[in-house]
Amino acid sequence: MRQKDEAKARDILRATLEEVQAVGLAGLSVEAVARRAGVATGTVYVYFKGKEALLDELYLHTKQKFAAFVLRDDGLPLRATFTRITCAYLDYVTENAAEMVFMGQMANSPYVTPQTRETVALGVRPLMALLERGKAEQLLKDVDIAWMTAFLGGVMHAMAPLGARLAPDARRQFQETVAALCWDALKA
Amino acid sequence: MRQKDEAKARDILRATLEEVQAVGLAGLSVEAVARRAGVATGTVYVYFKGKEALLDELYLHTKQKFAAFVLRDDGLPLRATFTRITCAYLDYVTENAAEMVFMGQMANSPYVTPQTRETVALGVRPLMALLERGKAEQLLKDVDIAWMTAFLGGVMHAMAPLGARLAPDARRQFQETVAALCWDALKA
Amino acid sequence: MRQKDEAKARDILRATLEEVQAVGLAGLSVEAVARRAGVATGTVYVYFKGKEALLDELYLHTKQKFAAFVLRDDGLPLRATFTRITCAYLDYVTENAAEMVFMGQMANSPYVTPQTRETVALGVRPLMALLERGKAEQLLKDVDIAWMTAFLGGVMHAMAPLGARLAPDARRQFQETVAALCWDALKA
Amino acid sequence: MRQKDEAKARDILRATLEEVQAVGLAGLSVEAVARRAGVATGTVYVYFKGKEALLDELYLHTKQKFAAFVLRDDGLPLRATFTRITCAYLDYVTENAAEMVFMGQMANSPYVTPQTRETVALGVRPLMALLERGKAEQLLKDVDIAWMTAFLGGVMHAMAPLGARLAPDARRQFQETVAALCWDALKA
DNA sequence: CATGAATGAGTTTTCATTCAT
DNA sequence: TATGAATGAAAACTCATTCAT
Repeated sequence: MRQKDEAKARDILRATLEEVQAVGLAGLSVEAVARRAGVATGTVYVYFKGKEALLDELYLHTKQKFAAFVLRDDGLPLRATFTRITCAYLDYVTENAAEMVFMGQMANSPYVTPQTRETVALGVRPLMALLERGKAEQLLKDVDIAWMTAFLGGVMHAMAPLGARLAPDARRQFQETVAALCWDALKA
Repeated sequence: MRQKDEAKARDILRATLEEVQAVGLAGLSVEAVARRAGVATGTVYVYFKGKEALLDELYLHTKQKFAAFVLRDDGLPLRATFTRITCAYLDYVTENAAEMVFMGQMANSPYVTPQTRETVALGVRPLMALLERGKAEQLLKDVDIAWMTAFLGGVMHAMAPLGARLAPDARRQFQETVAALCWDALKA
Repeated sequence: MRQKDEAKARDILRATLEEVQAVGLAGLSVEAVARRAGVATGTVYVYFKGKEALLDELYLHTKQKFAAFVLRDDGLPLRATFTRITCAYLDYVTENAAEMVFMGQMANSPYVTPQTRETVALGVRPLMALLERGKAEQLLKDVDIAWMTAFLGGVMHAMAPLGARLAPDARRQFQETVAALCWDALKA
Repeated sequence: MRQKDEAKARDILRATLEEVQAVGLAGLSVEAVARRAGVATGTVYVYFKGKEALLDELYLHTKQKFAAFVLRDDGLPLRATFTRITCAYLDYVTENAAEMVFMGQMANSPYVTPQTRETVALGVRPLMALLERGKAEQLLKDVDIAWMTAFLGGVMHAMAPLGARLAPDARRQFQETVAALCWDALKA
């Protein structure tokens, strides 16, 4: 027998991502996903329990890949980390348009299970640790960590798309501006 | 359309809003909207060209009502206006949950026409004027206006839901914190 | 608007009956039923909640029509009633082949709801009353009524199809034989 | 087929029986059968040509096992044999619920091939021989043998389930009653 | 022979839209 | 204009069967 192929599951997930970018979350059909992945309709149901499960799982994967790329505490000084996160976020938006579209469409949809929403929420932990450190060293304001992470998330989410359209050199300046705004907002 | 009964059109729009809050944008059916509005299915098509038009129009209305409430330049000093906007945004979120859910779900959906998206974008004009004034008076950093509005929009969008859950007195302090963060970020 | 048409519901029920006779309960598709009834597929779902509900309802109707025809206590002497029931049962089998096939296929299927099964069971009441009378007059054996009805039901169910194939005059004799067997079995 | 492992074929047949009892004939899936039998889906097709063949074959086996147990002419006097058959039938129903459910669901289904239906019909031969003997000895009425067997089959089929629910001592009396009814019906 | 992943035709069901009344 | 029954295309999902391993 063919062994259940991990690569095939990835094909289906990738096809879903592309299809959402192409036709939107409403308008996504399992058949189109299968066709794009190069498998039969039924095969999708071999790897995923159903359309909802497929989307939920893809959302989890996408968010985690994203968080792993952007939200790292690499031990740089705090101010430098702000710049690093800004750059990483912006680079990600620029180079992974399909992922961003997908996350945007899923974020408020009823397809995401509470379980996944919870797991995803854990992704900001490294950022929280970083901010905690900043607060302990009195480099940052004495503000609730959850508020700070929401603040940073909101800023990045709203601003990154603006930077993606810029020419490379303007982008550099953009990134520094975003980092500066965030830093000025949160610094003690 | 729009001949006979202006109230009936509003019933349908309100019903749509509530239904999206209840079952999500995916899962919204015209029949459920009609039932909730207390009219027949066909009547929806008397007042709106179709499901897409209904959603698009409702999105426009909702955004404009929201912008009118939150994004006013009432001539207060700049710093005070930051606090006013924060309060207004947060109050709106707290008291119009269905509207917020609807706007969240629509923002990235393919239901919104480019025309509407454009019109909605004009809603931030008062805010842009305000920021322009601040820049002219050298109270604010010399940063692209579009970047600033994106910044403020992102912060509000991400933080307001956190405040909505707080007790009234804690909420007061929350609002001031949000306003302070934004001010520190943008002030010269 | 078109008023919900009682005749259309009957068309669908009749079409279901015929379709089951033609292709069996396994192999019954809603689309084929709709085609045979001369309506669109979706129309079936206007009148019935789903395939299961359609079958369950049809089973109830069929059983009740059958019981009303066969299981009447028309006040004749007991012995004569045995003959009457035998004749009625046999006539019914002969003239309503589709109904019999359908009842046979449904009887042991999981499509029938317990509720319907219960209601159908009430159909033997007139027969039970008749047997009660016979016991009171000591014309019948002192045997549990439920046992007697099961006995008669079993005999009819098994024997009637044999009679349906006979020529009219042989059939007359057949009916009398069946009645005689039942009478001899139950009489005191 | 049938080369390697006779036991595996029996496992599959047994699993089918149990699965039909659990989910009904409609709702039976080959995969569920395989899972219950502890083999792979494909293995079912090694031992049986397909789903229909599996069911048909199982029906034949079940009917024959049943007939062998119930319909024996063991040379007892006629009246005693009536009691014996009643007891055997009832015992079988009580102890082989899954078999009875399966036979009930298959009897009217299109899965049974005419060939099998014919072979199964031969199972009543011993009973027919017994009744023939009774007629020759003028112990029984002069009634068509086919009618008599239908009569007895119908009575047993309908009544046995009633007895299965009784306590052991009540069951004894039940069996005698059933035997008496049949005897009174058929005796000369 | 045994496996179970893969297939894809076929099934049930939904739902935006139309239209007779 | 208002109604809601009717439509039928499209969607999600199932499952008997095949086949590569």
